[in-house]
Amino acid sequence: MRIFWIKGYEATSISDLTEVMGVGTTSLYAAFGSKDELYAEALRHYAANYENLVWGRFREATTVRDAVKAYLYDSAAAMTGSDCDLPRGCMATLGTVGSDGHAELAGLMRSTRAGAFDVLVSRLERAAEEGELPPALDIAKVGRFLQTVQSGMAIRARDGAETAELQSVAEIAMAGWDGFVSKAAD
Amino acid sequence: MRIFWIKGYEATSISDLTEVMGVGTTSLYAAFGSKDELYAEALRHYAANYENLVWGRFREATTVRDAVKAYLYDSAAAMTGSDCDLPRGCMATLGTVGSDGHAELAGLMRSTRAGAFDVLVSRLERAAEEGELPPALDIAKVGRFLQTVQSGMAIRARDGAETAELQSVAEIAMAGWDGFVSKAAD
DNA sequence: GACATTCTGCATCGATCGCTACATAAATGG
DNA sequence: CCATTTATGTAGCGATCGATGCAGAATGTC
Repeated sequence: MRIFWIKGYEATSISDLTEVMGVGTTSLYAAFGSKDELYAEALRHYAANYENLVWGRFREATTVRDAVKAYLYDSAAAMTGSDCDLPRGCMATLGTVGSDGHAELAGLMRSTRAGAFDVLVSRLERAAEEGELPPALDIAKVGRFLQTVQSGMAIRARDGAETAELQSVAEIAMAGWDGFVSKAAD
Repeated sequence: MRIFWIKGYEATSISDLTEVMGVGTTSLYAAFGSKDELYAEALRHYAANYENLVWGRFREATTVRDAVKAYLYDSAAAMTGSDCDLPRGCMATLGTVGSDGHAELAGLMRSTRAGAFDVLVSRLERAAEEGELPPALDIAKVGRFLQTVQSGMAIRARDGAETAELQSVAEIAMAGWDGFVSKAAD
């Protein structure tokens, strides 16, 4: 999975995979069927295993602001491998799959990314219903903003950005949150 | 160039290029030497021709806030092809080149991205010197934040985001700018 | 018109791509 | 202990990759 994460779909060859997995091509194809399915499986494994790094504190947070802050700060940490020795960036965000003959894979990745947005939005909606956020606040806008900042973090992480830098980004993004929320409360 | 822009380096084959350029492989290699050099030329052409779409109003703006705002809003517009029928996203930001045997290309792209950051920072520094920004403001942090938001826009644009969505992102990012700047002014 | 030079279309190079047939090794069941 | 099934390593499939050699067309010069 890590090699897909690092090199991406197109740039990773079956030879790379068999070498790093320590199995022959026969076993690989018996287990997964095709390169596409293997990538899909790797993506699912990625989402299942590292989801908690980004969303753990988000879910446990009591206030929506703490949740959003945790989302941004923990994304900054996870993407720069400060938790453990993980590859840089986010596999779901950066893993660009040429949509030529791989429409199915491209759709899977798109829906994976969309899932993160949905999680954000449903938390924001809950906060709005509970009166924690002003009713006038445009939830979708805020959700897209957060998603966009996090996506940008992934690119910066791939370019070698350190945790501190991305956390500074999160800090300013939270200033944007505060400003936008308080403006909607007027 | 557009095909490199859309499909990326790895996913674009020489056949694709000759077909869309209407020339044979011989002419292509006589003119550019290799796929790497052709991509580098395409990237330079991209930077030279579309630089103005993003940085035009930025340069002409009188206040630093207007410049930053123009940078974000015009990026949002350019990346969603609202100016003309350009491909989605930013070629320099999204064009991921597998750094296996293409270290030179990867470096070129990295420095292209770094150039945008430098432009931002130098404008911010000028504003700080002229007293338009508080001396306590961490210029690099702000520059990284703006770069990160714009990079995130590129990913959202590739995923089909419309101009209005990205401009909403820019709006909240500007709230972040205002909040962070006014905090540093205390 | 004859010649030299540049350019281009076609065929093809070796390498590698994703993938599979086949033979052998390991495991399982009686 | 043998027969049958399952798993793996090897060799190689057709296709395509980036890149070239070569011969003929186009162009320029006198």
